[in-house]
Amino acid sequence: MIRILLADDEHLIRGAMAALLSLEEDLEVVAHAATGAEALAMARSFRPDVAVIDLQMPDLDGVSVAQTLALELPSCSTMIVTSHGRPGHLKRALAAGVRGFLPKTVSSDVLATVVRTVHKGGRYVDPALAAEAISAGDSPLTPREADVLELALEGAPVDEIARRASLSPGTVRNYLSSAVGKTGTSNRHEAARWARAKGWI
Amino acid sequence: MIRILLADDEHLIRGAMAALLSLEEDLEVVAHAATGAEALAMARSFRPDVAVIDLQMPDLDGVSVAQTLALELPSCSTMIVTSHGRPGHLKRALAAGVRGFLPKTVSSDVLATVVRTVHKGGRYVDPALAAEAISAGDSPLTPREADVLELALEGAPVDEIARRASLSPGTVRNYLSSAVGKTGTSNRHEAARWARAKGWI
DNA sequence: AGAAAGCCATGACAGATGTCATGTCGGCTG
DNA sequence: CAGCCGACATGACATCTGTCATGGCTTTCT
Repeated sequence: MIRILLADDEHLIRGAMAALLSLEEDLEVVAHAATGAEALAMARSFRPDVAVIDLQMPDLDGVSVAQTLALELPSCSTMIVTSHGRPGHLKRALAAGVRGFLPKTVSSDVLATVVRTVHKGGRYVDPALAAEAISAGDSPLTPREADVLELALEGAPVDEIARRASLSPGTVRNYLSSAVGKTGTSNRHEAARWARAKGWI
Repeated sequence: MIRILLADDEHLIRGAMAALLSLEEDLEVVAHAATGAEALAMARSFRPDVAVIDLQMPDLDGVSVAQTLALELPSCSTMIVTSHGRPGHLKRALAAGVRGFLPKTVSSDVLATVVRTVHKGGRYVDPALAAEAISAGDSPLTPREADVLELALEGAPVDEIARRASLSPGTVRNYLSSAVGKTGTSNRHEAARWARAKGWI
């Protein structure tokens, strides 16, 4: 019997996935969590065999949870399930020791299969996502450029970005300009949207 | 036996919700759809009692589907399930004849209950969402302002917005300016984000 | 040690943007 | 009918942005 921890902030989805997994003879959902912190707490007390974690959650994101889990509970294999599969996320997830990475668009029996695969020590990454990640390559952005772009994402004016990043406005404009150049976009907002689509910020 | 049509672009979620609903004695999922168009086609051939539809789908959104369904298949009650419950969406949905509106954060047994409620001719709107919708009030944006803001959402420069909206650049700037004023934000990008958060564009 | 690359900053300039005053036109309403 | 409002437009102005040149400072690799 494979013991599973389910973490997803959407209660309905979590319940539905639990129902789905429970239909399988050899799978058992032993713990639920609605946030990253809760997932960690649950994992510590229930010590599941496999953790199925949603990428986007209110507090910690799935990758951070996976990272901690890999250190604290090496016996537990982690897999990520997400609605928005971006190349950058996949890379970060694999670097964090995640064994499975699935978009929520996969058919429902794949989930059970992958749970078994990662439990046996295998890995599984959605082929479409893997292809995307490979073709997307690495982020061309320097860390600072990424920081600044992230702040620009909310539409803040340069001065505010400068304050929040503790930089001078001129420097911020330089970073934005260089990010715009690297992304081949025509203004910072497009650049920011582009970077988010790739999962780089 | 209540016959249900399930529409959600995320295969996994759809399967999971189907598993969940099938646990109930009196519910039966008779059709699946991954897109809005598919949902309509399925509804026409299977004539379900209740349609459970995700708000965001690749082609038509849930509200459009509900609208068509209400005209073509009055015997079928429609309910919307969504990850991002914005006040504006709720209003549009109710105007389209939707009988139930739930965020995916509700607990899983609520879903079955609401399916039964709308099937009996009742209505159910998530209380938290309803409160938000009431407090948010109506959109202060004129139709044109909303159009222009929608185009601004992608970070396009004024000239492009003007071309796409068949307006003069000056007029576009006026609309954006007035939208910024109405929303109490400090630039068009914040205004656009704000309008989207409210579900007004 | 020297080169390369990232990080931070300044200043200048053109072009884009936000704001305001002002005006036309058509539809709705009292 | 007169008045109001929304849609559309123009021109002018101040400010914000994007770009470029330039320079200093630190870290890393060779």
